[in-house]
Amino acid sequence: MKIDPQSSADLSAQIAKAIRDAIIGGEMIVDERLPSETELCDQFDVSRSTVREALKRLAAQNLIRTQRGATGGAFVRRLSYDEAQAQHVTTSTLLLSMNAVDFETACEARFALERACAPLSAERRTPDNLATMRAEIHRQGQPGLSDERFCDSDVAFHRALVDGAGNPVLSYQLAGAVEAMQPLMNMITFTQRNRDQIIALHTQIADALDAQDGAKADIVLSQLSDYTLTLGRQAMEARANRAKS
Amino acid sequence: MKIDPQSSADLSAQIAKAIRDAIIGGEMIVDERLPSETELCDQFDVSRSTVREALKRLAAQNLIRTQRGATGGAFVRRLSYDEAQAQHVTTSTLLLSMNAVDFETACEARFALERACAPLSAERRTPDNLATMRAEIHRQGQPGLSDERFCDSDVAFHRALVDGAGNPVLSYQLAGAVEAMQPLMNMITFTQRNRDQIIALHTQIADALDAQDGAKADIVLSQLSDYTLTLGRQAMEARANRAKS
DNA sequence: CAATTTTCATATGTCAGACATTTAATGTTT
DNA sequence: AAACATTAAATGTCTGACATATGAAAATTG
Repeated sequence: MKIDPQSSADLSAQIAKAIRDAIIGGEMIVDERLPSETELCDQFDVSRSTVREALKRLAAQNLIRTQRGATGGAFVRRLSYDEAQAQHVTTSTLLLSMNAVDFETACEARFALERACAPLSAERRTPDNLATMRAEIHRQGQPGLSDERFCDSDVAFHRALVDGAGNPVLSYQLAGAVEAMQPLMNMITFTQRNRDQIIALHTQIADALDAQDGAKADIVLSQLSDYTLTLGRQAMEARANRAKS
Repeated sequence: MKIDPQSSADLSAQIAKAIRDAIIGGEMIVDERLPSETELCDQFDVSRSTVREALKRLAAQNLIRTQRGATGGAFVRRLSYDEAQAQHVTTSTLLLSMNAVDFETACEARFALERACAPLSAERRTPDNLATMRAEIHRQGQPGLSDERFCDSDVAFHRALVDGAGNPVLSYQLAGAVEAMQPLMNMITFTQRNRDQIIALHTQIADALDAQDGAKADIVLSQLSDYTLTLGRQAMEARANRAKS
């Protein structure tokens, strides 16, 4: 691990990169201890502040964890599915909001991805997955549910659908994509009529998965996609009109 | 933005979280300047080192950029598709390697996602996308191509397929997933026979997209998925045998 | 001897102050 | 008006100090 003192980049960034590359490249294994801050100072010939800034960068990326005390130090951290997903959600959410991604693009991406796991889910969904879906459908029908809670439940429903595929990698990728859509979905006002329609489609999806009918699930998902798109367009129009006046 | 001095968490982590929440919550817009380090010291009542460690954490997440000099400071950064994707690739790659995800799971996830955009790509692919695919197919047939280069080209081919859907959000999500698979794919040794088979399937996919036949593309992708899975299994077996002896 | 308590060494966490460097705006000279 | 010099404000880096947490070894005690 070496750094280039000539480079214009910050020393702490260079050091972070050097250590990150070592971790990603497999030179350091999970739970292995990094040299202490003082040792890193000597190794890179910089001050402790600089080393610490580098370590904080790595900590921010969940690459290391630190422990105080006698046997403490910085340790290579095992990235869990949950953490990875949380990171993915944060990144995707920011990407969508900062780049003014329109509803249609995001919606299309979301349902395209979701349909990808419909056949797998039809094949492998557990009774647990189905129970979750039914429970969320029931929740969606409760009177007095706020739009935001309705969206939460919607996400939970789709989460169960995705988890049904029994592939943790797929779940991680898709859950990130679906959750990142939430801020956009939350701009929609769901009337009772809208909700009834969505609940009906959700029920059809659950039924199809129950019957292990992947093709049917795919068709209904496609209908749900179209319907969501319509609602989104209306919400955007309403928003545009309000902005004018 | 406030922090809790009673909390056991590091001050720099708390400060980073406070600022991060402000950015994600839309309280700060892109290119807005954060208070200077000295001002943040006063605001949170901590030393400059602590503030700097917090800022480095945010910089590591691509949430801010810093500029030196008179009109310098820390600015909220616009997250680009490329950066978001790079982050996604890093996270996914680490997740796969650190959790010993097996080839079959990763492969299944990859092709499931890829098939999701086949119909869209068949509909919208540009001549450019097709040209890229043909070029990569040609490259894959070159004699003396190393296994690693062959994988690179494979990724580039699939990247073109995904980009053909004309949905940047979809491209971002999928490219991350596909690229993260590369270390696993690189464990496979591609014989000439294997390559010929893959090239044939790639050609069929390109032809199908050219003809805007989404269903056909989907079928061939499914065959490619099966074939890749077989190759992966063989590679894993060979590896296991080597380990035994 | 065993259990408990104390001490201690070693880490990271935080602070304070100094100097270096970069950069744009301002002032000065030609 | 253009070129140059000055300056102020900001981040980047270094040094040294102290605070705090924590495990291990040493001392004490029943």
